[in-house]
Amino acid sequence: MSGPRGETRQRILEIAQRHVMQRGYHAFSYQHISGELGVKNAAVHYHFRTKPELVQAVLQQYTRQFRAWSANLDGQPAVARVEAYIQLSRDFIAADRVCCLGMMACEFNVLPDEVRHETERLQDELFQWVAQVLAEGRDAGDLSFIGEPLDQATHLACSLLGGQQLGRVRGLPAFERVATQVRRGLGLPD
Amino acid sequence: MSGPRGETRQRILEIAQRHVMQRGYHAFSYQHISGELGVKNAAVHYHFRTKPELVQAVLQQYTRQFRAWSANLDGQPAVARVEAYIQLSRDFIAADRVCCLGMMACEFNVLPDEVRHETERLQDELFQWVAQVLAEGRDAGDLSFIGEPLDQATHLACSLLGGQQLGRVRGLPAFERVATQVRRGLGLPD
DNA sequence: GTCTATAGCGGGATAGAC
DNA sequence: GTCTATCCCGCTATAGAC
Repeated sequence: MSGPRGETRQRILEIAQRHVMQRGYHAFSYQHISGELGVKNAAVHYHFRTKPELVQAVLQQYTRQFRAWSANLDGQPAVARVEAYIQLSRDFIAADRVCCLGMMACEFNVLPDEVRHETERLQDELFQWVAQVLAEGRDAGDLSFIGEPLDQATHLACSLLGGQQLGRVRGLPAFERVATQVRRGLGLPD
Repeated sequence: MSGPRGETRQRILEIAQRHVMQRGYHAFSYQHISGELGVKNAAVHYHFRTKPELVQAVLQQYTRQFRAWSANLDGQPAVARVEAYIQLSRDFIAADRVCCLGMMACEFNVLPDEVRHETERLQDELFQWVAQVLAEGRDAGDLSFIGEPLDQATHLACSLLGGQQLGRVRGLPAFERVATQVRRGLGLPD
């Protein structure tokens, strides 16, 4: 049953992350995880003593994934990076998920402190990245928009965040309305 | 202890609505309500037999409030109605709330059917209203934006929805970035 | 319409054997 | 590292007295 060192821990993190994105903090349980993993409750608690600790680790992993994802886009033109960012939301909707940031932001009032702090860090990092991309795109003449890059980045990120949630209620076509307007707002061709 | 007929029922609805907006479906309980109301658990169940039923009633009430709110703006110019709509998000953030639609959209996957259907209706009604306002504003020459009114309305609503949630994490100033960009996107002066 | 009392479940978490 | 067994809590919901 046991593979390489730390493998179970890793599988727990992956399952937990999916549940955080699909169900949110309060609507998933250790039972969900242990059930899928084919182990007992206590085994999960062995790897992550408490739920706040587990979700904190999920968010840290998510932040690392985001870094890897964005690093993969380094060197690509701003337009391509923006398109990739929009595509990410599409992928989440298709997988019945909401990005961790959106889910945690919504539940922010009822989250444990560790999780709140991790959420703040994630948000700052994500928004900085978007602002950076927008600034580069404008400097290169590939993107055009009104206002400061950070303002526009905040707007863009919130639109997609809201669009993902809308997409849960009314499906991908509803999200595409948002995506189209977002792209137009950056001077991208239809 | 008992006032006019239906008063307790009404107070339950108000408390429940606040908790839905502040905590979401899964993070509030009948105890929260009965505690604040100064009654016992069972008294709340007398008025609303099940939780899905209660939250469905909350959303129906919320939809009625929205209708009254928008009816109050009838006859006003589109610009004023847009500003009022933006102000609504500000008020929610200040009150530590997220609009019911945003909260339910986020939890959509883990909501009972009645609540899901009520959420869909609310969303359609809200978006139709925004689209109507934008169309009128453009026809009157007071608003300018790219694309169809419904597309732009969807974008606008999602931006504010996401902005509210961002506002929970990073406060009102962060939301104002979104509000500013939204207004610019409609051709409104800073 | 509200109470007491309680059923019954699922949740997070721990102790101690293996 | 996983198991069994268990604790204790909070939750939704109901029965029946007042």
